[in-house]
Parts: sequence; C-alpha cells; structure tokens
Amino acid sequence: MKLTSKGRYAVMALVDLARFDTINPVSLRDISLRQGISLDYLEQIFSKLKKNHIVKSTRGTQGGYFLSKKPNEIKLTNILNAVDEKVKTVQCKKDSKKGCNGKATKCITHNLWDELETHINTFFEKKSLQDLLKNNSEWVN
Amino acid sequence: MKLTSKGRYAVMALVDLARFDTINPVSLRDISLRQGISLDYLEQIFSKLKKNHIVKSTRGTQGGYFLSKKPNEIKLTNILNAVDEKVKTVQCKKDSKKGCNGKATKCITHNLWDELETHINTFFEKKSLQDLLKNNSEWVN
DNA sequence: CTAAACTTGACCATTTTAGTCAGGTATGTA
DNA sequence: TACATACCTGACTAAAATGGTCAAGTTTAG
Repeated sequence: MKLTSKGRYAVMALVDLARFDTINPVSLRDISLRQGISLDYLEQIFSKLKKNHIVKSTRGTQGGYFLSKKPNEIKLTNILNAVDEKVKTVQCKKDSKKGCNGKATKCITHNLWDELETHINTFFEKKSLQDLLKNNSEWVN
Repeated sequence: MKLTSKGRYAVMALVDLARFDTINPVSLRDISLRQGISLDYLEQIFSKLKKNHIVKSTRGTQGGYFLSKKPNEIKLTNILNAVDEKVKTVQCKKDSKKGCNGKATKCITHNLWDELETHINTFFEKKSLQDLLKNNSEWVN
C-alpha cells in the first residue's frame, strides 16, 4: 500500500491551483512558495498530472498551469492515480510458491485486503477538489 | 502511511493459529510451513504479538503459541498496532516551517487525511479474527 | 531576442522493508 | 539428567522506495 507525501503534495498543489487559477495561469514557482514544496519536485508531479489530463499549461512569460476541468469533476482518485499512488494493498501474484496466486488458492487474507482497497477507494472517489475548497475557503493563506 | 507485508503476515499467521490451536499450542515452524513465511521473521512478529498480549506461549517440546483471547475479541486494529503498522496518514508536526504544525495553521489537506485515517481505522476496528475465520472455513489448506 | 516559464531525464542520499544469521535461554519428555 | 524442541534477542543487510536535487534543455510572450 502506498500513500506518501507525493500524493499529499499533489493534492495540496491542486487545491492551491484551484484557488488561484481563476484569472491567470498559476506558475509552479508561486505554488512552491505558498505550499513550501520544492520547485523541482513539483515539476515532476505536474508532469504526471498533465499526462493524465488533470491540468493544462501555458508556456512563456506569465505562463503557468490551470485545471483542465471544474474542481467538482476532479476526484481524489484521479489525482492519486495520476501520481502513481495506486492504493494497492496486496500483490499476491508474485508468490505463486505458496498459496496465493489470485485464483483458486487465495491466501487466507486475500479477500480482506480486497475489501479494504475498495473501502479506501470509495472514500477517494467521493471526494472532489471542490469538497476540499469548501472546507478551506475561510482560511487565510 | 504504512500497510505492508509485515502486517499482512501477522494477520495470516493469526488466522492460521486460530484454526489450529484448538487442542494443542501451535509451533511457529508449522505456521511457517503452512503459510510460507520465514521462521525467523515469524519470531520477530510473534515477539511483538506476545508483548501486546495477543498470543501466549508454552515452551519445551510440544510447545508453541495460542491466542490469549477469543477470535471475536481480537480486532485487526489490535494486530496491526502490535506490529507497528500505525496507519498514520500524516505527520505534519515536523515541517513547522511552512503551514502545518497541527494547530492554527493546518496545511490545506490536513483535515482530509484525518478523515481518511478515521475511515480506515473504522474498518479495522470492525473486523475481528472471527470474521476472517468465517470467510475461510470452507477452504482446504 | 531574451527572460520567464515549462520539460525531460539522470542522478542520489536516506530511510524503510523484509528479511537473515548467530547466538542464546527455557522446558517437557524420555 | 540429557537433549531435542521450542521460544527469545539483537545485530546485520540487500533491495526497494522515498523524497528529493541537478543539469540541460525547449517554448513563447513581450
């Protein structure tokens, strides 16, 4: 199971973006300063977000990134998948030697982790960027 | 966030134990053979399980481990906590430099991860060893 | 034409994971 | 009492993941 700061950074950056991209595109430099995330690391993350059609970008002076959809259309699943936080709880295919190969002879706890995975993913599918914006609209930056 | 094979092994081993400790204590060697987990690794795991009063042991020939409570009294939270799988989603105290110190100026996504943590822990608090036994009673070993 | 911005990919230090290894200690049974 | 079978402890480590940095670009608005 993976759920690390890369995913957290991605979500933080996108919330930031959603709040500031209303007029002009937002530069990674600004996000970096506001959120305290390394610029170089942000570039890696946004490269993936762009490939997954979550953000678009404009180059040149005054360029930057903006959301490619409305905040309520961007679910957390989309974001986390984009940056490779798969939320996979088991990989039982490798150890075919004993028990679990995903078919007839599942390991004893296979179903459990499957359930958990569903449980977590449901959570992420319900939450959109919009939801996070609402919770934070009153906050000073 | 941590949720790795150590936790998975712990759960597997305990399900195995729950199925076979009805008459005699179960040796780690047997569990190791049945579940395909390294004996040395099992010893580490059971050391922690014992410290946390989830299992007890008898020494000597024919010795081994057995559950210290009934399967329905052992929740997955207990097991995972015992082997140090904390299921912590954020540690926002370290980076006091920017935003999140857990107090007034929480990072934008702080509430989100708190919610997720609760969501996952709820799942683990509901599930007991007994639940897993039921699901697997029909399986051949 | 050039500075500001995005883009790409290689690289790397540190930490965590998933164990192994070596050496114990305790105890039921013969 | 011997001894095999268990448990117990701590040091060690290869490999992978994490959380970045660094270097060298390309693009385009002004």
